[in-house]
Amino acid sequence: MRLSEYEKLRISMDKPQAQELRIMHATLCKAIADPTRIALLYELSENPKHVNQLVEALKLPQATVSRHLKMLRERSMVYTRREGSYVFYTLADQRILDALDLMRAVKSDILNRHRSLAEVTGDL
Amino acid sequence: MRLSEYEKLRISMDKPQAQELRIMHATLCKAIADPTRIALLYELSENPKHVNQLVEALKLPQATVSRHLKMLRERSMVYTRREGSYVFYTLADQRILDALDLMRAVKSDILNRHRSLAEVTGDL
DNA sequence: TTTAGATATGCGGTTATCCGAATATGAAAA
DNA sequence: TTTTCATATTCGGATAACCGCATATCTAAA
Repeated sequence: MRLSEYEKLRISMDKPQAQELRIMHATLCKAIADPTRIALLYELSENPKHVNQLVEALKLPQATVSRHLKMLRERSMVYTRREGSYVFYTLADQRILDALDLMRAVKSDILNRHRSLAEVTGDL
Repeated sequence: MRLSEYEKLRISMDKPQAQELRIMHATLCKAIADPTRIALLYELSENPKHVNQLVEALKLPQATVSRHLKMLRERSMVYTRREGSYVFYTLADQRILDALDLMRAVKSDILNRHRSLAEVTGDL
C-alpha cells in the first residue's frame, strides 16, 4: 500500500464530496440536454429577452417556455430582472454557450463522418 | 416581405432540419448529463481502458458500466477496439472533455457565489 | 468441445422528465 | 377596485432514463 493514513482519510472524506460534485456537474449538464433549453440559451446569448419574446421566437406554449426557464433559473444559469410587467432573462455565464458550441461541433463532425461512411458503403 | 421565394423555400426546408439538429445536439448533451458517464469520460480522458478497468475505477456493477458505455458508443462519443478478450474504450473527441470542463467551471463559480452569499446572509 | 473470464443484453420495476390544459399570481392600467 | 396582460405553477398522464439481477454472447485456453 502506498497511501499514507492521512491520504486515505483525505480520500475517504473527499469521496462523498466528489460524488456530490459529480452529481451537481451532471445536473448542470442536464440543463443543456434538451432541445428547447438549447434554443432558449442560444436566444439569450444575443441579448436579454423577456418571456413573450422567447415564446414568439420559439413558437412554443408560454407554459412550456416558462417551465424550462424555471429550470435554468433554479440552476443559476440565467437570472431575471423585472421591468414593468415584463421579466427579462439574462444568460448568467458565457461558458455555457461555449460548452454548447463545443458539443455542436462534435455533433457536426460525427454527422459528417457518418455521411462519408454512408457514401463509401453506398447507403446514400 | 423581404425574403425571396428562394430564401423562403430554403428556410422552410431548413426548419425541420434545424429542429432535428437541435435534437441531435441535445442527444449528445444528454450523454454527458449523468454522473456515471461523466466519471467514465474523465477516466477515458487519460488513456483508453477496458471495461474491467473502468468497473474497478468506478466501483460500479459491470452491467451498469457496460450499459453506460453502450450509450456513449451508440452516439460515437467513444469507440472500441478488441484486444484478446478485452474491449478497450477510447474517447472519440477531446472536445467532449473540454465541454465537461467548461460546465464544471461554471458549476464551481455558481457554488462559490452561493457560498459567499450564504456568508453574507448568515446561512452558514 | 468444454470451461472460464470478459463483456453485452433482456426483463421488470422505480424514478425522473416532459408536455398540455387549466389555473393562479402579480403588476399595471382603467 | 376591477380588468388586463405577462408570467408562474399545479395536475395528470405519457415517455424515457436508470438500475439490479439474471443470463446471453464471445474469446481464449484447456
